This record gives sequence, C-alpha cells and structure tokens, in this order.
Amino acid sequence: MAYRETEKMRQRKAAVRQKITDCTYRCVAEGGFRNAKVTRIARMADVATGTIYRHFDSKEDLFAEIFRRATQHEVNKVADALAPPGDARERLERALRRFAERALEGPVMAWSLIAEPVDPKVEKERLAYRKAYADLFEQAIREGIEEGCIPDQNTRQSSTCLVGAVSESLVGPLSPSQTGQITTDKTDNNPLVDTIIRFCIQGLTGTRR
Amino acid sequence: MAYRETEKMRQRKAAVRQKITDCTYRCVAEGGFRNAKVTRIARMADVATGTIYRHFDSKEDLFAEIFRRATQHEVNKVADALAPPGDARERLERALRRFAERALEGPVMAWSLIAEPVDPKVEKERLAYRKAYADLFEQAIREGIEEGCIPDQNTRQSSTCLVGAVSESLVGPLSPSQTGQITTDKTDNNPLVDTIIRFCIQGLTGTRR
DNA sequence: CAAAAGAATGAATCATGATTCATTAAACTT
DNA sequence: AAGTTTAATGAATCATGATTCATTCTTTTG
Repeated sequence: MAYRETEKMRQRKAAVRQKITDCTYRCVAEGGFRNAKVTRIARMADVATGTIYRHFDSKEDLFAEIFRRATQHEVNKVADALAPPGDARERLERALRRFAERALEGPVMAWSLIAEPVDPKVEKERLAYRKAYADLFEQAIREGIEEGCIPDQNTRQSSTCLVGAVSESLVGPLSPSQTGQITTDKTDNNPLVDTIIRFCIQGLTGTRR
Repeated sequence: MAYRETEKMRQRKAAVRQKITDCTYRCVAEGGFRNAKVTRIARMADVATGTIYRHFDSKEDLFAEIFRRATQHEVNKVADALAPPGDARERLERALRRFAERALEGPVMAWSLIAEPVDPKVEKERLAYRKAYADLFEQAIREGIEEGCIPDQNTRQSSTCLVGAVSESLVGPLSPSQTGQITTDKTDNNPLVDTIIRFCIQGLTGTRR
C-alpha cells in the first residue's frame, strides 16, 4: 500500500478550500456574482484556476455554497432580532431594522442575495432564502394577530411586502455599480431606516405609532 | 450629382428600424435583456446581424432605446391613472393598482425595467425611469398632505417604499425564469393586488381603510 | 531513497456572443 | 443603361471567461 490521506493533508486541503470560499465571498461582496470570475478568485486566493475545480465541480457549485453560507448568516441575524421578549409588533420592528441595517452595511451583497440574476443552482438556494425570511416574518405577524396588536390579514403576502419595501428602498436604487452613495453610518439612528420601518409597521398594523 | 435619399427609401429604412425595435421589445418581454441576443433579434426580424449595426451604434444603444420606449409607456399609464378627479388617496390607490396590474400582465418586462442588470447607458435610462415614478407618486403624496388626507412625511422615501413593496411582491418572487406561475387574470379583482395596495395605503396614511 | 498516489498548475481549449468589414444587392441620377 | 452611392449581408474576427488536462510538484509508504 502506498498512500493514504493523512490528517495534515486533510487540514491543508480544508484550508485551501476555505481560502477559496473566503475570496469568493469577498469578490461577491465587492461587486456581486458578476464580479467573481474564476480567474480573479484564483488570483486572490493565490492558487491556480485549476485548483478551484479540484475543490468544486463548477463555478455554479462554488457560488451555491457561498450563497448558502451568506444567507444562513443573514437569516440568523434576523431570527436573533426576532427572538427576545416583547410583543409581536416590537419584535417585528426590531427584525425589520436589523434586516435594513444589514442591507445598508453591505448593499452589494444584499443586492446579490435578493436580486442579482444567478444560475439555476444558486436560484434554488435563493428560493430557500426567500422562504426562510418569509417564514420568519410570517410567523411573527401571525403571533401579532393572535396577540391582537396586528389586524387579521394574509400573512404571507404582507411578509413579502415587508421584504420588498425594505430591499427596494435600500438596495434597489443603488443596485449594481453605484455603491457608496448612501451614508452608511454604523449608528442605528439612520433616518432613512426609520422612515422605512414606520411605513412597514403602518402597512402592517394600519395605525400610526 | 448621383444620389439623394428618397422618401420611399426613408420609409423603408424606418420600417426596418421599426421591425428591429419591435423584435427586440418582444425578446425582452419574453426573457429579459439577457435573452435579447443580436443574432436572435436579427433572425426574428428577418435581417442580417450587420443590418442591426447599420441602424444602431451598438447593442447597448438599441437596448437604451427599447428601455426608453417601454418606460415611457409604463409611466404614462400610471400618470393617466393619477390624473382623474378624486382626493389624493383615491388617485394614489388607482395609480398603484395600475402599476401593479401592469407588472402582473408583463412580469418579465417589469422585472427587466426594475431590476435586471443592464449596461451603463441603459442604467442611465433606468435612473430617469425611477425618477419619473418617484416624481409622480411624490407629487400625489404631497397633494394628499396638503389636502389633509395623508399625514406629513418624507415624500420621496415613501414613494420609494411604494414602488418597492409593489415590485418585489409582484415581480421579485418570480424574477428570472419561472414566469406564468401567477394567476394573471385580466379582471382587476386580483386579491394579491388588493392586499398589496392596502399595505401601501396603510403604510402611507397610517389608517385602515 | 524510490515508487506510487494525489494535488496543484496554468496554458490551451471551448463556448458564447458582440462587432466588423469585404462583398453583393438595391436605389437613385443623368 | 451605365455609373455612383447607399443598404444589406453574414462569415470571419474579437473579447470574455469557464473548463480541461498534460505536466510538474508534494506527500506518503515500504
């Protein structure tokens, strides 16, 4: 017998793979999937282009993995914001705010996840992503209805309106090229976000705060 | 002297040009700008690919023209809906409904105009398009504020939220490939549209109808 | 260390589609 | 009808970028 994968090798391979995914993520965050050419990723990760194909069957597969990783992260953030105690309305407001702030911090990534055209395998991931958000918001709206602080309505459709209002307002206008035209101050008192949140909550509850 | 363009020729050229733009429009309506390859347009219009370059400097220019044509049409439709008498709230509701119905009738075109990534020259047209919508809605909101039927607010931002909520709800979910999964009944009593409109009006006015 | 196996390389190949341009056809003018 | 000018043609060329694969480098094992 002549060769068997050793632990050291396993780790080294994992490290390379990790570097590739990290660089892909960075490329996408910078300029969307359009911007993430295999050659560029390879250069950035300091490997040969062929190496990428040793770790992934195709660019599409690589992208799908990145997409999954990114969306899990985002959805978790929003889920976290929804978790703490409070009435449904408060919690929804918190979640929307988190969603909006995340989008403002990384508008290009947000746009890529929400709206950039992608290959079929990635589109499949996107469906799951949309569903995850819709489920989160829907659940909260439903709880609000039970609690009586939100009037009865089609929860799924409302949830979609929420995502639409926020994402279009924040990432739609400055979608592809023109980044950095929005004041991305880390502090969460961005008046734009406030306006959007108010619109959403009113759309949901039909009452002015 | 040897040659001077005659009326007949002028008309024939105009006809060819028209045929090219028509076919481009159809291609885009079917599958977005992605789908509108020069070769396909040429085949469809029954001209040689080179002929297209006799009428347009580049594909980008052709696209820009199509985009302009399409958006003028859409914006006019919405402006029409905004024109008839009524209080601002009624008129806004009518305009939003028109906007939504148009999007439902041609979801792919709507998506192309709103969200599909396009070349710089086309993106420039899109900015004008967005602005046209924003201006329309904004003006109506402002009138509503004066009339007292809409509370004071940032009219520009609210207007963006309107466009976002509607477009995401209608064309976002079924953006690229999967058309025809929505019940596109011509009758204007689509419950999905009703839900969205209600959400928007509430978001704007803060009152349940 | 030599043999064996896997990993990495990156130039070459393929695929897609826009654009060009030498050639042909058509339209005017006298 | 011959000469001149513009229009149309579509195969060839260019540009971009994904993918392959013969070759080279590393690791493992006896």
